[in-house]
Amino acid sequence: MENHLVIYNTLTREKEAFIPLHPPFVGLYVCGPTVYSDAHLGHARPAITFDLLYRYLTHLGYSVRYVRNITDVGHLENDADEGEDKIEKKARIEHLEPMEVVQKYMNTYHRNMDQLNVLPPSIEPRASGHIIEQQEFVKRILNSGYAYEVNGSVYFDVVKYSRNNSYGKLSGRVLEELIAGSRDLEGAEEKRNPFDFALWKKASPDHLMRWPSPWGEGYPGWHLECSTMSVKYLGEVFDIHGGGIDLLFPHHECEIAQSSAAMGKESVRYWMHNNMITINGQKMARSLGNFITLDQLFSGNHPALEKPYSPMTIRFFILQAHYRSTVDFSNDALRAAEKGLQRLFKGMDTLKKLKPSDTSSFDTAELRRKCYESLDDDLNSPVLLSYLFDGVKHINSVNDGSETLTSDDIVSLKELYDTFVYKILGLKEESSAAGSDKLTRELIEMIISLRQAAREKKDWQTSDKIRADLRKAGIILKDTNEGVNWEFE
RNA sequence: GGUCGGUUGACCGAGUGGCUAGGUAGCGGUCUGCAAAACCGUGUACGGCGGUUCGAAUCCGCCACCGACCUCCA
Repeated sequence: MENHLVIYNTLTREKEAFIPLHPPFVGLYVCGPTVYSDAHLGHARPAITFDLLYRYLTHLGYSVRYVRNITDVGHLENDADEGEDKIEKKARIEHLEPMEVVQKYMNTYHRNMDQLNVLPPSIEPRASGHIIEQQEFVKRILNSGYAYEVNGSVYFDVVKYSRNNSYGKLSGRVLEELIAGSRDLEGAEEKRNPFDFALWKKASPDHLMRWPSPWGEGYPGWHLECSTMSVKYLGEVFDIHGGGIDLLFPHHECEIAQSSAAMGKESVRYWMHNNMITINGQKMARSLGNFITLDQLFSGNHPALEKPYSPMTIRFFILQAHYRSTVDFSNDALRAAEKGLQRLFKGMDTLKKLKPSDTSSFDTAELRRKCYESLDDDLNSPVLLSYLFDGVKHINSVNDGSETLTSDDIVSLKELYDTFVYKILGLKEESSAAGSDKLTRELIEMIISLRQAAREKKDWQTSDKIRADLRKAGIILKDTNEGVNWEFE
């Protein structure tokens, strides 16, 4: 199987030709969410970025096994390996079982991803479901001599590891500098070094999530789940590991260390990192308190939002920027995305109605070539969209009679847009009337038909009053050649 | 403080050593009973100062500003 895909590998800091280890199979692992609160705009970025990759690789003919985990244990609140488990903390606040918290926010995440038309992964493993495997992984690291046990906890020995390995190779850190720049951590005396990290943590008496282990009752360290589950489902060496750039250090650095220590080799061949979404130039994050949840975005129910934005608007907005760039949130940008997406869909609508000619005045094969070229270049979706918009301009010109297309080219163009817009970019048309109930729709249709009767009698006064009154009720009418369109404001 | 990245027209956002994306908004037009929508046309912008070059916004140096990571975060 052949491809011309080039992807930017964070490990080498270069664009590299993508050559799968075992074609036609591709193994893809992406860090999923820690499910302790509602999914926000930031979660949409990696989900959509790697959904695009998953869809494109599949389109190219690969059988992709896409693994995206759910972190439901072991992700701590505070200082390195100190502080409360995020999920346990939330459980205490909401008076729920930790697994109720997990279930609740996992459900929300799944619903939001579905709204964004993000395909579900092939496997969605949970950390709590792989405790045994994680313990086995810890044993392997202990056997290799790169971990030590203290008081029922097991830590990874970063200093020892870095003697024979390059800790920091992914993130560009130098251990000596990290140590020099670090402060002493209170309560972390168990560690030989502040940069050692927990593989297994002893559970304090009041800790809720706990499992028996050779080292006593405890729970796994956060970094461990990804190393363990990726290897379990994708093999000791696999093709692509993705995630947010904020996970580069320490999370992914620790993953490399764990896998190298346990298996004597690295698991990941291509590391890919999506950049952040910013709001007013600053990262959007739960911890900064400036985040907007996806439900808020879809409903418009947030002080920073001037209106609701549909899931496809969000998806388009994210795809309009390259995944390695930051993208700044604003109402203006969202509104522009909303309009742009409409233009794209209108163009595809027009395409369906084009009248064929004997000749074509522009080269559809060239457009197709450019579309592939853009995605092959490290998933450059903004450039792909620019070509698709160029195509829309041609389509509209054909519709106006200033350009022509043969029937073969029209068929080919339809196929091209279906493939790239629906299948690869994962965009779909949303009807603004879809959210309304049947009764409302029927009542509006009835009012419109009364207005049409008035219009036929050229009773513009009645006609305009109906239009104006509906406008006040938040319903917008548009008279077109094909009849009346309506939508909610 | 260390490491890395960025600074593009009104806004968002690509990209390239010379052929100077795309979207949105604005302006002009077409269409329409009016309105809206739609469509067409229209904008030589790349932080500052030097340097390399026939030519730089694109390469190099310095400066300024912004951000990310260095503690949890997608």
